[in-house]
Amino acid sequence: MIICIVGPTGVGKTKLSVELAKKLNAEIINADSMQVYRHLNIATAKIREEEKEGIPHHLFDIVDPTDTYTVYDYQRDCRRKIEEISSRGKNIILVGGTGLYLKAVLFDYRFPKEEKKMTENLSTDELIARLHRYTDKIGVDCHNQRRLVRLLERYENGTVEEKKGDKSLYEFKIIGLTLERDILYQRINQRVDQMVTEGITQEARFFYDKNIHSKALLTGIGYKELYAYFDGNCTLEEAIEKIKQNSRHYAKRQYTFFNHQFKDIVWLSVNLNHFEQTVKEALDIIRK
RNA sequence: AGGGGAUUAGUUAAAUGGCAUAAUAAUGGUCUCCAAAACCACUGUUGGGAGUUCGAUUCUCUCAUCCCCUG
Repeated sequence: MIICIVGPTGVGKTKLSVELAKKLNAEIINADSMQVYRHLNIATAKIREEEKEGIPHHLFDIVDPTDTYTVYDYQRDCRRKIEEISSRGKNIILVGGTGLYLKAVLFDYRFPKEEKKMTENLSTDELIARLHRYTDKIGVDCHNQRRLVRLLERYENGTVEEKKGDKSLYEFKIIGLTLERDILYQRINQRVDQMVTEGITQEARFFYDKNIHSKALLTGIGYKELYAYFDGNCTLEEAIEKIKQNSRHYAKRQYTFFNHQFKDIVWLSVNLNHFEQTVKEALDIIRK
Protein backbone atom coordinates (compact mmCIF):
# COMPACT_ATOMS: atom_id res chain seq x y z
CA MET A 1 0.00 0.00 0.00
CA ILE A 2 1.28 3.43 -0.93
CA ILE A 3 0.09 6.47 0.97
CA CYS A 4 0.72 9.85 -0.58
CA ILE A 5 0.74 12.96 1.55
CA VAL A 6 0.60 16.08 -0.55
CA GLY A 7 -0.46 19.69 -0.11
CA PRO A 8 0.89 23.18 -0.33
CA THR A 9 4.16 24.24 1.17
CA GLY A 10 4.07 24.88 4.89
CA VAL A 11 0.94 22.93 5.69
CA GLY A 12 2.55 20.25 7.85
CA LYS A 13 3.12 17.30 5.54
CA THR A 14 6.41 16.31 7.10
CA LYS A 15 5.01 16.09 10.60
CA LEU A 16 2.01 14.05 9.53
CA SER A 17 4.11 11.65 7.50
CA VAL A 18 6.28 10.72 10.47
CA GLU A 19 3.28 10.17 12.73
CA LEU A 20 1.62 7.97 10.12
CA ALA A 21 4.79 6.01 9.44
CA LYS A 22 5.06 5.11 13.11
CA LYS A 23 1.53 3.73 13.12
CA LEU A 24 1.57 2.02 9.74
CA ASN A 25 4.92 0.24 9.78
CA ALA A 26 5.97 2.42 6.89
CA GLU A 27 9.03 4.08 5.42
CA ILE A 28 9.01 7.52 3.91
CA ILE A 29 10.00 8.52 0.39
CA ASN A 30 10.54 12.13 -0.51
CA ALA A 31 8.40 13.60 -3.29
CA ASP A 32 9.84 17.08 -3.28
CA SER A 33 11.96 18.31 -6.14
CA MET A 34 14.28 20.38 -3.93
CA GLN A 35 14.80 18.15 -0.94
CA VAL A 36 16.71 15.64 -3.05
CA TYR A 37 19.67 18.01 -2.91
CA ARG A 38 22.28 17.72 -0.21
CA HIS A 39 23.08 20.79 1.88
CA LEU A 40 19.96 22.67 0.80
CA ASN A 41 18.36 22.39 4.19
CA ILE A 42 16.94 25.58 5.61
CA ALA A 43 15.27 27.04 2.54
CA THR A 44 13.75 23.71 1.57
CA ALA A 45 12.43 23.14 5.11
CA LYS A 46 13.95 19.70 5.01
CA ILE A 47 13.26 17.34 7.87
CA ARG A 48 16.00 17.25 10.50
CA GLU A 49 17.59 14.05 11.67
CA GLU A 50 16.06 14.24 15.15
CA GLU A 51 12.59 14.76 13.68
CA LYS A 52 12.71 11.47 11.78
CA GLU A 53 12.13 9.52 14.99
CA GLY A 54 13.88 6.50 13.62
CA ILE A 55 11.72 6.20 10.53
CA PRO A 56 13.79 5.45 7.42
CA HIS A 57 13.65 8.36 4.98
CA HIS A 58 14.50 7.84 1.32
CA LEU A 59 15.43 10.08 -1.61
CA PHE A 60 16.48 12.94 0.59
CA ASP A 61 20.03 14.26 0.09
CA ILE A 62 20.83 12.04 -2.87
CA VAL A 63 22.48 14.51 -5.25
CA ASP A 64 24.72 17.55 -4.97
CA PRO A 65 23.37 21.03 -5.51
CA THR A 66 25.55 21.29 -8.60
CA ASP A 67 23.86 18.30 -10.19
CA THR A 68 20.81 18.47 -12.38
CA TYR A 69 18.06 16.19 -11.26
CA THR A 70 14.76 16.00 -13.11
CA VAL A 71 11.47 14.22 -13.04
CA TYR A 72 13.00 11.64 -15.35
CA ASP A 73 15.56 10.71 -12.71
CA TYR A 74 13.02 10.86 -9.95
CA GLN A 75 10.62 8.54 -11.69
CA ARG A 76 13.33 5.91 -12.03
CA ASP A 77 14.73 6.30 -8.52
CA CYS A 78 11.39 6.39 -6.80
CA ARG A 79 10.07 3.31 -8.57
CA ARG A 80 13.18 1.44 -7.52
CA LYS A 81 12.66 2.51 -3.93
CA ILE A 82 9.05 1.43 -4.03
CA GLU A 83 10.10 -2.03 -5.23
CA GLU A 84 12.78 -2.29 -2.61
CA ILE A 85 10.68 -1.20 0.33
CA SER A 86 7.66 -3.28 -0.55
CA SER A 87 9.85 -6.33 -1.05
CA ARG A 88 10.76 -5.91 2.60
CA GLY A 89 7.08 -6.03 3.43
CA LYS A 90 6.79 -2.48 4.63
CA ASN A 91 4.29 0.19 3.74
CA ILE A 92 5.30 3.30 1.87
CA ILE A 93 4.50 6.93 2.50
CA LEU A 94 5.30 9.32 -0.32
CA VAL A 95 5.43 12.84 0.97
CA GLY A 96 6.13 16.06 -0.84
CA GLY A 97 4.77 18.96 -2.75
CA THR A 98 5.95 18.31 -6.28
CA GLY A 99 2.86 17.10 -8.05
CA LEU A 100 4.51 16.27 -11.33
CA TYR A 101 7.09 14.03 -9.65
CA LEU A 102 4.37 12.11 -7.91
CA LYS A 103 2.26 11.81 -10.99
CA ALA A 104 5.14 10.63 -13.12
CA VAL A 105 5.80 7.84 -10.64
CA LEU A 106 2.26 6.69 -9.99
CA PHE A 107 0.97 6.91 -13.53
CA ASP A 108 2.27 5.62 -16.80
CA TYR A 109 4.21 8.72 -17.78
CA ARG A 110 6.80 8.11 -20.47
CA PHE A 111 9.76 10.33 -21.03
CA PRO A 112 11.88 9.74 -24.10
CA LYS A 113 15.41 8.80 -23.17
CA GLU A 114 17.31 10.78 -25.71
CA GLU A 115 17.59 14.46 -25.24
CA LYS A 116 18.58 16.40 -28.29
CA LYS A 117 18.82 20.07 -27.58
CA MET A 118 19.20 21.22 -31.16
CA THR A 119 16.23 23.52 -31.09
CA GLU A 120 16.88 25.36 -27.87
CA ASN A 121 18.07 28.59 -29.42
CA LEU A 122 15.15 29.15 -31.73
CA SER A 123 12.64 31.89 -31.10
CA THR A 124 9.05 30.97 -30.36
CA ASP A 125 8.04 32.04 -33.88
CA GLU A 126 10.66 29.78 -35.42
CA LEU A 127 9.66 26.94 -33.15
CA ILE A 128 6.06 27.33 -34.14
CA ALA A 129 7.01 27.42 -37.81
CA ARG A 130 9.00 24.21 -37.43
CA LEU A 131 6.18 22.57 -35.55
CA HIS A 132 3.79 23.38 -38.34
CA ARG A 133 5.73 20.97 -40.53
CA TYR A 134 4.40 18.22 -38.34
CA THR A 135 1.03 19.39 -37.19
CA ASP A 136 -1.58 22.08 -37.56
CA LYS A 137 -2.66 21.99 -34.00
CA ILE A 138 0.07 22.88 -31.58
CA GLY A 139 -2.03 23.48 -28.53
CA VAL A 140 -2.28 26.30 -26.10
CA ASP A 141 1.23 27.11 -25.03
CA CYS A 142 2.41 29.16 -27.98
CA HIS A 143 4.31 31.53 -25.70
CA ASN A 144 5.86 28.85 -23.58
CA GLN A 145 9.23 28.35 -25.20
CA ARG A 146 10.25 25.53 -22.93
CA ARG A 147 7.29 23.41 -23.88
CA LEU A 148 7.54 24.26 -27.55
CA VAL A 149 11.14 23.10 -27.60
CA ARG A 150 10.20 19.87 -25.92
CA LEU A 151 7.31 19.20 -28.24
CA LEU A 152 9.42 19.90 -31.31
CA GLU A 153 12.14 17.58 -30.06
CA ARG A 154 9.64 14.83 -29.67
CA TYR A 155 8.44 15.30 -33.21
CA GLU A 156 11.95 15.40 -34.60
CA ASN A 157 12.95 12.33 -32.63
CA GLY A 158 9.82 10.55 -33.68
CA THR A 159 8.80 9.94 -30.10
CA VAL A 160 5.45 11.60 -30.17
CA GLU A 161 3.00 9.09 -28.92
CA GLU A 162 -0.32 9.11 -27.27
CA LYS A 163 -0.42 10.15 -23.70
CA LYS A 164 -0.83 7.27 -21.34
CA GLY A 165 -1.09 9.19 -18.14
CA ASP A 166 -4.50 7.91 -17.17
CA LYS A 167 -3.34 4.48 -16.22
CA SER A 168 -2.08 4.16 -12.66
CA LEU A 169 0.63 1.62 -11.98
CA TYR A 170 0.26 1.27 -8.25
CA GLU A 171 -2.46 1.04 -5.72
CA PHE A 172 -2.32 4.21 -3.74
CA LYS A 173 -4.26 6.55 -1.54
CA ILE A 174 -3.67 10.25 -1.79
CA ILE A 175 -4.33 12.66 1.04
CA GLY A 176 -4.09 16.39 0.49
CA LEU A 177 -3.42 18.40 3.59
CA THR A 178 -4.98 21.82 3.58
CA LEU A 179 -5.58 24.93 5.61
CA GLU A 180 -7.65 28.03 5.09
CA ARG A 181 -5.83 30.28 2.68
CA ASP A 182 -5.40 33.15 5.14
CA ILE A 183 -3.95 30.93 7.80
CA LEU A 184 -1.70 29.11 5.39
CA TYR A 185 -0.28 32.37 4.07
CA GLN A 186 0.29 33.58 7.60
CA ARG A 187 2.16 30.38 8.39
CA ILE A 188 4.22 30.64 5.24
CA ASN A 189 5.25 34.19 6.13
CA GLN A 190 6.14 33.15 9.65
CA ARG A 191 8.11 30.21 8.41
CA VAL A 192 10.20 32.40 6.15
CA ASP A 193 10.97 34.67 9.10
CA GLN A 194 11.94 31.56 11.02
CA MET A 195 14.28 30.53 8.19
CA VAL A 196 15.95 33.91 8.44
CA THR A 197 16.76 33.37 12.08
CA GLU A 198 17.93 29.85 11.31
CA GLY A 199 20.43 31.27 8.83
CA ILE A 200 18.95 30.97 5.37
CA THR A 201 21.07 33.94 4.30
CA GLN A 202 24.29 32.22 5.35
CA GLU A 203 23.19 29.00 3.69
CA ALA A 204 22.64 30.77 0.38
CA ARG A 205 25.79 32.84 0.80
CA PHE A 206 27.86 29.68 1.11
CA PHE A 207 26.90 28.60 -2.41
CA TYR A 208 27.04 32.12 -3.79
CA ASP A 209 30.62 32.52 -2.59
CA LYS A 210 31.52 29.29 -4.32
CA ASN A 211 30.05 30.79 -7.47
CA ILE A 212 27.56 27.96 -7.83
CA HIS A 213 24.78 28.86 -10.22
CA SER A 214 23.21 25.47 -10.76
CA LYS A 215 19.60 24.72 -11.49
CA ALA A 216 18.80 24.03 -7.86
CA LEU A 217 20.16 27.35 -6.63
CA LEU A 218 18.68 29.40 -9.43
CA THR A 219 15.18 27.94 -9.20
CA GLY A 220 14.77 27.08 -5.53
CA ILE A 221 12.66 29.55 -3.63
CA GLY A 222 14.86 31.17 -1.04
CA TYR A 223 18.07 30.92 -2.99
CA LYS A 224 17.25 32.81 -6.15
CA GLU A 225 15.90 35.78 -4.20
CA LEU A 226 18.94 35.94 -1.94
CA TYR A 227 21.24 35.64 -4.95
CA ALA A 228 19.57 38.80 -6.30
CA TYR A 229 20.38 40.48 -3.00
CA PHE A 230 24.01 39.32 -3.11
CA ASP A 231 24.25 40.64 -6.63
CA GLY A 232 23.15 44.02 -5.32
CA ASN A 233 19.86 44.06 -7.18
CA CYS A 234 17.68 44.49 -4.11
CA THR A 235 17.83 44.93 -0.36
CA LEU A 236 17.77 42.05 2.07
CA GLU A 237 14.27 43.06 3.18
CA GLU A 238 13.05 43.03 -0.40
CA ALA A 239 14.57 39.62 -0.96
CA ILE A 240 12.82 38.22 2.10
CA GLU A 241 9.49 39.70 1.03
CA LYS A 242 10.01 38.14 -2.36
CA ILE A 243 10.66 34.74 -0.80
CA LYS A 244 7.36 35.02 1.03
CA GLN A 245 5.52 36.07 -2.07
CA ASN A 246 7.00 33.35 -4.25
CA SER A 247 6.17 30.79 -1.58
CA ARG A 248 2.55 31.96 -1.58
CA HIS A 249 2.38 31.79 -5.36
CA TYR A 250 3.85 28.34 -5.22
CA ALA A 251 1.24 27.20 -2.72
CA LYS A 252 -1.48 28.49 -5.00
CA ARG A 253 -0.14 26.59 -7.99
CA GLN A 254 0.15 23.46 -5.90
CA TYR A 255 -3.54 23.63 -5.07
CA THR A 256 -4.38 23.98 -8.73
CA PHE A 257 -2.25 21.02 -9.69
CA PHE A 258 -3.45 18.66 -6.99
CA ASN A 259 -7.07 19.59 -7.46
CA HIS A 260 -7.03 19.10 -11.18
CA GLN A 261 -4.48 16.36 -11.69
CA PHE A 262 -5.38 13.96 -8.91
CA LYS A 263 -9.03 13.10 -9.15
CA ASP A 264 -8.98 10.76 -6.16
CA ILE A 265 -7.41 13.17 -3.73
CA VAL A 266 -9.05 13.38 -0.32
CA TRP A 267 -8.57 16.77 1.28
CA LEU A 268 -7.95 16.85 4.99
CA SER A 269 -8.03 20.12 6.90
CA VAL A 270 -5.27 20.37 9.46
CA ASN A 271 -6.27 20.88 13.06
CA LEU A 272 -3.45 23.08 14.29
CA ASN A 273 -4.36 22.97 17.94
CA HIS A 274 -4.93 19.23 18.10
CA PHE A 275 -2.65 17.67 15.57
CA GLU A 276 -3.30 14.19 16.92
CA GLN A 277 -6.86 14.67 15.67
CA THR A 278 -5.51 15.24 12.17
CA VAL A 279 -3.42 12.09 12.44
CA LYS A 280 -6.49 10.16 13.49
CA GLU A 281 -8.54 11.49 10.59
CA ALA A 282 -5.77 10.59 8.18
CA LEU A 283 -5.73 7.04 9.53
CA ASP A 284 -9.49 6.83 9.05
CA ILE A 285 -9.13 7.89 5.45
CA ILE A 286 -6.38 5.35 4.86
CA ARG A 287 -8.27 2.48 6.44
CA LYS A 288 -11.51 3.20 4.68
C1' A B 1 -7.67 77.37 16.92
C1' G B 2 -6.18 79.82 12.16
C1' G B 3 -3.85 79.21 7.20
C1' G B 4 -2.23 75.92 3.18
C1' G B 5 -2.08 71.11 0.66
C1' A B 6 -3.86 66.23 -0.18
C1' U B 7 -7.77 62.22 -0.83
C1' U B 8 -8.33 57.86 -7.74
C1' A B 9 -8.03 49.52 -7.46
C1' G B 10 -5.29 46.16 -1.41
C1' U B 11 -0.65 49.51 -2.59
C1' U B 12 2.08 53.22 -5.62
C1' A B 13 0.95 56.40 -9.40
C1' A B 14 -1.39 58.70 -14.31
C1' A B 15 -5.41 61.24 -16.94
C1' U B 16 -9.77 63.88 -18.37
C1' G B 17 -16.16 68.58 -18.21
C1' G B 18 -17.88 63.08 -22.45
C1' C B 19 -16.15 54.64 -22.08
C1' A B 20 -11.02 56.27 -15.85
C1' U B 21 -5.14 54.29 -17.37
C1' A B 22 -0.87 51.67 -15.79
C1' A B 23 2.47 49.09 -12.59
C1' U B 24 2.15 45.87 -8.63
C1' A B 25 -0.55 42.82 -5.34
C1' A B 26 -4.77 39.50 -5.15
C1' U B 27 -7.53 35.66 -7.86
C1' G B 28 -8.43 31.60 -11.56
C1' G B 29 -6.10 28.26 -14.98
C1' U B 30 -2.45 25.05 -18.21
C1' C B 31 0.80 20.87 -17.24
C1' U B 32 4.45 13.80 -19.88
C1' C B 33 12.05 15.33 -17.77
C1' C B 34 14.34 23.09 -15.85
C1' A B 35 7.99 21.73 -12.15
C1' A B 36 10.14 25.60 -5.79
C1' A B 37 10.02 25.82 -13.32
C1' A B 38 7.68 27.91 -17.56
C1' C B 39 3.32 29.90 -19.48
C1' C B 40 -1.91 31.75 -19.92
C1' A B 41 -6.32 34.32 -18.24
C1' C B 42 -8.90 37.78 -15.27
C1' U B 43 -11.68 40.78 -11.15
C1' G B 44 -11.39 45.33 -8.78
C1' U B 45 -10.93 52.18 -8.38
C1' U B 46 -12.43 58.50 -8.43
C1' G B 47 -13.73 59.47 0.55
C1' G B 48 -19.35 61.06 2.02
C1' G B 49 -23.21 64.71 0.86
C1' A B 50 -25.10 68.85 -1.92
C1' G B 51 -24.74 72.38 -6.11
C1' U B 52 -23.54 74.24 -11.40
C1' U B 53 -24.11 71.25 -16.03
C1' C B 54 -27.34 67.62 -21.17
C1' G B 55 -23.26 65.23 -18.68
C1' A B 56 -18.77 66.12 -12.73
C1' U B 57 -13.73 61.87 -11.00
C1' U B 58 -12.54 66.88 -12.99
C1' C B 59 -15.61 73.22 -11.41
C1' U B 60 -18.14 75.23 -6.57
C1' C B 61 -19.75 74.51 -1.44
C1' U B 62 -19.78 71.38 2.75
C1' C B 63 -18.44 67.26 5.96
C1' A B 64 -14.75 63.57 7.08
C1' U B 65 -9.74 61.89 7.21
C1' C B 66 -4.48 62.71 6.65
C1' C B 67 -0.08 65.94 6.05
C1' C B 68 2.46 70.72 6.48
C1' C B 69 2.90 75.79 8.46
C1' U B 70 1.77 79.55 12.46
C1' G B 71 0.86 80.83 18.06
